[in-house]
Amino acid sequence: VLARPTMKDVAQEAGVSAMTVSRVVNADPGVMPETAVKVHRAIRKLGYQRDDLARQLRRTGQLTQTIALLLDNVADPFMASLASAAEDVARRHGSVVLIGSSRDDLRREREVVSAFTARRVDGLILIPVSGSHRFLRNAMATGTRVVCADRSATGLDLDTVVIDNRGSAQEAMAHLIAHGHRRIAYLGDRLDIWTIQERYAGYRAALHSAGISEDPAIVGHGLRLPEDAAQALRSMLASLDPPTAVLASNGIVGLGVRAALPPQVALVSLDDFFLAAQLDPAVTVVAQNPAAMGTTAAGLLFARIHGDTSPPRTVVLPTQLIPRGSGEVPGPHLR
Amino acid sequence: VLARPTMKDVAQEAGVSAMTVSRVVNADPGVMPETAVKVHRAIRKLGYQRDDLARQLRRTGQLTQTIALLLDNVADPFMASLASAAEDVARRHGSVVLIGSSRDDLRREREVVSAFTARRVDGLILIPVSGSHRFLRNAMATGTRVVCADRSATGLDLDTVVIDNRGSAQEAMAHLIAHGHRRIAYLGDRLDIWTIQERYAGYRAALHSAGISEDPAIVGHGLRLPEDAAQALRSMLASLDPPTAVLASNGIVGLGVRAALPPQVALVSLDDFFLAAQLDPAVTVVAQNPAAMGTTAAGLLFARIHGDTSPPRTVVLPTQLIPRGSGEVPGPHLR
DNA sequence: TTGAAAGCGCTAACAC
DNA sequence: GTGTTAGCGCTTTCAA
Repeated sequence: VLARPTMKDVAQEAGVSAMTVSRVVNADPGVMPETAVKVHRAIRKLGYQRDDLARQLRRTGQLTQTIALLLDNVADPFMASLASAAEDVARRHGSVVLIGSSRDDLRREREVVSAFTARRVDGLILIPVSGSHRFLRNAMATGTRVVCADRSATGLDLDTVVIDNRGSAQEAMAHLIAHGHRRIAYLGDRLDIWTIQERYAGYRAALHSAGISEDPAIVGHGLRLPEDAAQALRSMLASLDPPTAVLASNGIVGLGVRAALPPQVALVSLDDFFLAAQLDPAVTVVAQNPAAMGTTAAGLLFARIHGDTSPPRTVVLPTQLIPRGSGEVPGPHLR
Repeated sequence: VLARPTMKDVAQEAGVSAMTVSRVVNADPGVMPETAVKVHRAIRKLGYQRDDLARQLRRTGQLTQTIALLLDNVADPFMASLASAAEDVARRHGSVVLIGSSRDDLRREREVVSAFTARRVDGLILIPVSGSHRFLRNAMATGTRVVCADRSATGLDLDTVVIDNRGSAQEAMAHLIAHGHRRIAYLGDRLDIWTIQERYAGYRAALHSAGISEDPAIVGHGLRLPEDAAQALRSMLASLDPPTAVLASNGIVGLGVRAALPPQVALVSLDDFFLAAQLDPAVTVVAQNPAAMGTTAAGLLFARIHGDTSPPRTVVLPTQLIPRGSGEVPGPHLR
């Protein structure tokens, strides 16, 4: 393994100064064509490539052309779509992307953010885990822009891109109620996740505005796996007063519920998931658009990076109820 | 936005030299506890964070603790799992991960690789697109380690982690033949993708060794979407001599084939996909393990980074045939 | 135990 | 057009 050639090496090889090499490498005007040719020849001969680390160090106050993306979990298809869309935007802005997973752990999130800011990233797109994000203030004070996606961060007023989680739950509930259901179960993921809190709040609000009283017997929280959700549904169905419809807080839960779903029970799942349309019964969902979320978040971030100093905004992206069958099973109160 | 405080600022605030601050920041031994306390106080007061760019510049020949991951497409669930596993390994080695998508475009791949090596990444995990990868030689000569995953690169002898694509196709074919099929269609993705070439070769080899002659009428290539695959199957089924079984080159094709699959026709799909087990009929697949591939590739990479100079290896990961119903439909030749 | 000087590879600012 | 000088923020080396 040889040492990386430097501008000095190229300069010597080409018989010019390092400054001239710099000009050629950066395509600055005002270099004689013949000189440029000599330099290019030397560059090719030595296999020279500019060291962007050194460049970024010298050009203080300028951008490093690097943004960071801190997701819950890179392997999650929703997050992966978001990341892919954000990467496309970054590429269009000539930036590369550092990626990391917080795995829903605030300490890990903090550590990874720290590793990113130590490298002077221009900006950060964050799917914040629950807990205070005050620790971002230092980074932001010295110029790192931060945009939250999917969830909002507590303890800090930040640009945020979300969907109307509460409203989408209410829309799903209105759909079930319109199809004649009044005894509607809620099955959901961990309630410490912000989006889940909002969705559960939407469930309750919908019950309230329909004059239906809440029954804890048909509410289940903390379901992390499809099997958990299936089991929770089965025990509710075995009770004396079983639900006639189910609202699932997200795709994982919806999937589990579907596996244990009798044909006469209706289901609407929040979040779309791969193949939901191909299952039998096909699952009615309130879908969101992860790619749009990534594009929007990255757009906001680069606007900030390029000098936008307006007050922090929250962008709420639309969702779409997609009737596919499972949500249209008629209930006992269908008029 | 304030300027980022430097070691000098901290030194002045604490009344010591920059060198002492450096020692404290890096937890070097041989600093008086009281001095360290003073420095820590100043660090907290100013919100100082070490600039790793400057650090990496000074410590030439040392690692930048950054690796890069260049995938086909970050949004692809297979790639996302691989990336997530690789990121976990990187994290355990104290490294951060730069990520990029090549979108099956050699020029884009080259550009992104270049942006990565300009930042002096220690290593690169690459899902190579088709075409020559000679351009990596420069980077490798100056110390950037490269490991290929999923596909092998042409024009360069590199560490590679793959599955036995040809063998897995042969295993799938043997399964169909054992269930009494002899007229077996092949439906596949673009043949310029290395894994697809291998799988198709496995299809042909299996036919050959079973003494079955190939029929171009029941072979389809270039299917990129489930709908394409469904359409291709439909026209084959409408012919005078339709297939009794189908081998699908990958999950996307398998999914499309399944949607158009009559109950008496068998299907084995290469690659597992989300919910393949929940469909009706459930899809028999030859599954691979993307997380294992990511872990293995990252393991190889860090071994190289930490000085392994043995000749390049190719690691072949095992696959698993999972019978789920669609592949066990009996054919006309069942004894 | 602490500090001063030098330099990593590059570019801003100025001189020629 | 091209070169010289200085310095980005840090760490290596050596001296005190």
